[in-house]
Amino acid sequence: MPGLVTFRGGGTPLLDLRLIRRDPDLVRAALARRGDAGALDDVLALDAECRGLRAEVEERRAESTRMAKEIGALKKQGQDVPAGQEDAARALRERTAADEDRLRDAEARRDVLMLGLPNIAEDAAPDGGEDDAVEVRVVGEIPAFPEGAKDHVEIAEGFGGLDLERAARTSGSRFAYLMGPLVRLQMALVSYAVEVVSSEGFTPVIPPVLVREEALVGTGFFPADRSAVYATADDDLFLVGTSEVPLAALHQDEILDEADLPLRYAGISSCFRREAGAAGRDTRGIFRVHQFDKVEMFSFTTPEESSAEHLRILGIEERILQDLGIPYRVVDVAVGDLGASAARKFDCEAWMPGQGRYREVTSCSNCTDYQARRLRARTKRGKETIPVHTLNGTAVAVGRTLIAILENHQRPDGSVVVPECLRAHGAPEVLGPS
RNA sequence: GGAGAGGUGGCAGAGCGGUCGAAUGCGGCGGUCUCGAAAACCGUUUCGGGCUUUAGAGUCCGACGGGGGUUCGAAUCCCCCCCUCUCCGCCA
Repeated sequence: MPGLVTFRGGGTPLLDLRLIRRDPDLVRAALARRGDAGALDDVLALDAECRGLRAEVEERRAESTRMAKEIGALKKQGQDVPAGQEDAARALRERTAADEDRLRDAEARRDVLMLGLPNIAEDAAPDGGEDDAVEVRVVGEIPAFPEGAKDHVEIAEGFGGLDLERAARTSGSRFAYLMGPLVRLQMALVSYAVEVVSSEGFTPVIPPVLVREEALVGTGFFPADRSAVYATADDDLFLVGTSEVPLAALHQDEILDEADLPLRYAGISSCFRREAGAAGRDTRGIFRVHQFDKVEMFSFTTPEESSAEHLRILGIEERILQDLGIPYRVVDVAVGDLGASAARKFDCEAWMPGQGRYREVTSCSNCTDYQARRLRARTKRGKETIPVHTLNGTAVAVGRTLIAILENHQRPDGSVVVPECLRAHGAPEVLGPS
């Protein structure tokens, strides 16, 4: 199993093993809701095997230590060690070694299976798959375009903001040159988003976008979504599909002071996605591309606060869309479409006049303790050390938001009225002719 | 990329292959003293896991960057990897 990260110290920080032992039926039901509970029985069987082996191994190790100390004490006093005593200690150790190997192997197999289990969804999350998201609310009025709505490609190419053909020549499909006025719009958008999230207590962060495997395993993208991630050829590094990854890893292996929670960060970064399995979907324009920029909110909270934080993040996402004058709706994503790490997810879907439908522009997930366990981000609770909760949400996915701005604020002559809030951040009042 | 130095508890910093989870100092926490505080003094202060347990706890195993090895016994010796620092080279 190449490249699977093994966790330190023999700890198993994944889906709470104790919960699995105590209430396997509950976990089985939760996993079944998400499609597959198959691995659970294997996990339980391996766990039982591990614990049996561990008891034996530890007992023998204790005996080995006792023998070694005895020999050490004798030698220190300058006495002779009785014949055969060292041999006996060696023999015990050799016998133990075989069991230690079996234990290590069983634990490794158990952990590989555990690594593949998704988070347990919130009860309130809707059942079903991709098409079963539940509409929560619809906000804003869909603009009317009696003369027909152009799509973002037509609009942007009209004023020299986009060059897709040359990008294809340079890098292949699903890439774009963003140019001229669109660059200024993007920079204003990012600047505006950073201002909003800063005022909401999120510390802006420009994170590394190349990360180690451990960060991707820790955030739950590996092993489940490995095919979505770009790997580098000569280094063991991966290009992140979202700054959620390096932001989550910011507190990997740390014990956070509860008084410091919630910790809120906003990542500003380019994002890279292979879009494997999306062949033929959304091939036009910059809706689904391999590279885009994003401002991403990320929170570390206590378990008690995470649900409220989730709604808070959703509220910020909505406020931004409202400021930008983009009609949208909020959907509650069904369990089958959550992704491995989320327990609950809301998407904001912007109205895209060029497509005549609502499309996802932002998304916020409560990952509860799933990522925190994998990353060992904890806090003290009395004598206990408990995993924190992590949440993430898009402040602005630049490409898709640009589409929504262009298409919703277009005028018949091909120009685009720039939302007021972006003008304060350097964007022109109008893009294109007139 | 080349040469060298080093990675020990929240921090600083000891540690001859033998009882070291680890001296000492600082910080933190609790206490004595005080009207209160400071100072002083006393105590306490890592993390993961197994088993037992009604609680609280008890007990054992593992962890001195990570992994492997030598040994009756490894923080101490050997190998590989990662990271940090210094110098040289290269570079936005």
